[in-house]
Formats: sequence, C-alpha cells, structure tokens
Amino acid sequence: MASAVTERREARIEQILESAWQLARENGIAGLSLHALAREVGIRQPSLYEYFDSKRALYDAMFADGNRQLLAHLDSTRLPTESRAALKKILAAFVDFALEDPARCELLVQRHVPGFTPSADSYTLAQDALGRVIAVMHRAGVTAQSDIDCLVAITAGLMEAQLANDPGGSRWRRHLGRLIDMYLDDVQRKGTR
Amino acid sequence: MASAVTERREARIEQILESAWQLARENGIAGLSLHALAREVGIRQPSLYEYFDSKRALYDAMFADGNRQLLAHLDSTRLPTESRAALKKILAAFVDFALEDPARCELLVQRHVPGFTPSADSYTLAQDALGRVIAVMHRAGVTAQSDIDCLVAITAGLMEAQLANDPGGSRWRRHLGRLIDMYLDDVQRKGTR
DNA sequence: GTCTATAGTTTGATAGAC
DNA sequence: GTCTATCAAACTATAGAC
Repeated sequence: MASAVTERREARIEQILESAWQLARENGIAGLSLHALAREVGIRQPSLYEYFDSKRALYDAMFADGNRQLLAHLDSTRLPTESRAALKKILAAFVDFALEDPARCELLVQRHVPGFTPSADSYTLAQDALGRVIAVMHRAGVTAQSDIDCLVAITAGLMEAQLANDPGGSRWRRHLGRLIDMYLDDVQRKGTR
Repeated sequence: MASAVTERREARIEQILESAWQLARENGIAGLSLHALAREVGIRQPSLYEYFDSKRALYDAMFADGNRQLLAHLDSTRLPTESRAALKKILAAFVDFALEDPARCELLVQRHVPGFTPSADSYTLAQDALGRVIAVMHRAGVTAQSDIDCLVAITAGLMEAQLANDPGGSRWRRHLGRLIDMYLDDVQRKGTR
C-alpha cells in the first residue's frame, strides 16, 4: 500500500520529470542542467539528489518515462484487422510519436546524450516497444531479419529527415505509407515467384 | 604567391585539424575540448586562438574540411555510364564515406554539436556535395522532389542504422543497392503506366 | 607566434544545519 | 526533505610578457 509520504514523493518525481522534459524541449536533451532543472521545479539544485542519485539516473528515469509513453501510445492505437494496414498504422504511430516531441526522440531514438547508456531495466522497456512493432510485422508476413531491418531503416530515415529538415511539417513523413507498400509488394513478389 | 610564413601557418592549421579529427574520433565530436586539442598538437591552449577565433570557428573549419573530403571522395569515384548503376554507386560512395569516420559523420550529417550552425561559406560546400548526388539522380530520371527526398531518406536511414547499431559491419548497408533498385523500379512503373 | 597567468562561467556533486 | 554553502573540475576566452 502506498502511504501519503510515498505518494507525495512520487508526485514530486513526476513533477521533476515534467520540468526536465520541458527544459529538454527548450535547450535540447544534452543541454539539460541540474541547476536549471531545480530552478524550473522551484527547489534548490542539491535537493534534486533526494530523488535522483546522479544526472545519469535522471536521464535513465527520463528514458524509462519516454518509453512508457511510447508503449502507451502504441497500445492505444487501434489497429485495423487487415495485417498490412495494421503495419502501416503502427509505423505511422511510431513516427508521429517521435515527431511530436523532438527532445524525447533525441533521448529515446537518436544518440544525443554523450556517454549515456540506459540501465538494463529501462532498456527492457525500449525492447518491449520495438517488440510491439515487430509483432505486427510478423502478422503481415515480414519475418526475415533483413526485411525487418529494412522497414525499420526506411521508417527511421523518413523520421530523421523530417525532424532535421522540416520539423513540424510532413515533407518526408507523408511518404511513409507508400514506401511501406512498395517494400511489402517487393517481399510478396519474391515470395510468390 | 604563398610566402614561406603563409605556408608554415597553413601547415599548422592542417595539423590542428588533423588532431581535432583524431580527438573527435576518440571522444565524439561534441566532446572535443580546446585544452585537449592543444595538448595533442603540442602547444598551449591559448595559442590555438592564433589560428581560430573561437571554438565555433574551429568546428566551422572542420565542417568545411569534412565536406571538401566528401567532395573529393565523390569526385574520385568513377561512375558507370549506365545511369542507374551510376546512381547506386554514388549513393554507396556517400554511405561508405560516412561509415568510414563516425565522428566526421556526426558533424557533417547528424546534429551532434548543440548550437553549431555552419557559416554560409561552409554550408555552400555541403550543398555542392549534395548537388553532385542530385545531378546523378537527374541523369537517372529521378527529377521529382518527392523521389529525391525518398531516396535521400532511404540512404540516410540505412547509414544511421548501420552507424548506431553495427558500426563497422554491413547488416544495413548491404541492402542499399536493392532498395534503390526497388525505388527506381517503382518510379518507372509509375512513368510507363 | 607562443607562452604564463588568470578571469569568468558553468557544471555535477557533497557536507552539514535545520 | 529542503536549505545554505561550498568544492572541485572543466571549459572558453582574454591580457600581456617575451
């Protein structure tokens, strides 16, 4: 059972994470500083150490938090029964999630925090999210590792180009469905040949 | 005419850039520090300011240097006369150039130096390099901006996946030629339909 | 052109009072 | 649990002697 003390503590942690994401959006994920974070939260910088043992621990909590958000987003996406449409939809959901918050994407997908590697527990969450996508691929008949690799690379390529060159727009993102169809058609041609 | 003084100075600048790339390879492009750089060169840190007005100017010189290397690499790549083969070859040359030196790629292609934007002159070099690729695309009948965007995104997607998950390997890179063929076939099907 | 010395920041982290 | 005070380290950049 959660005591009132524990509840207050967890609310505080949530508040810190929220402020951390806010600052990451403003200065980039690598530009996050503990002094600035404490100021945003409304406490003094040493007080943060009551909740996180180190800056690395903070990043790790953010990594876990972001991946939980991703899992929730993917799981709340209603997938069509038709397997190819389902695959297109879940990949689009992933891309839209990434584009929604570039700072979150910097931490979860790109490598913009030098020296940071997630803990085993947090990494498991990331693998769970990828697993959701791969399960839908399997249902759509995409089982070869090479095909999975290609679809992931195509999806990530569009996402990164969109983020880097036209954040907020859709110049690259709008090609996602067509490229997936193109790839799946090619896989099927191979299979029925 | 270049005086002996000018020559020595430019040799020194070249030496500094070489050391800078070396350190970037060891610590990541964002982890480059002027103290460490001076130590590597064999001078004191303030002496660097004789050659670069600021750290930003150093990054800019590296950005220009890297793009000149890329241009040289692309221009020294002998392209087949057949236009589709030429396109596959120049995109492969780009990917291989990027994979060859992840630190260089961090500066030139990815966004791993927070706050850095190249000067207009340096940026022109980057555009020149991209122009080389686009010229070959045009020759291969790829003229629509959307098709150029897709090919660039696919190429970059494979490159980034390779760098992030299997640097030095070829798990993603080996699919490049096939994916380009797949895309070009699709473009042609549309054109002749 | 290179040096010594140092200014001036910012940063992550700790000690100890309350 | 939050605070004040502070440390120790790293960094970019400048001043001025030689």
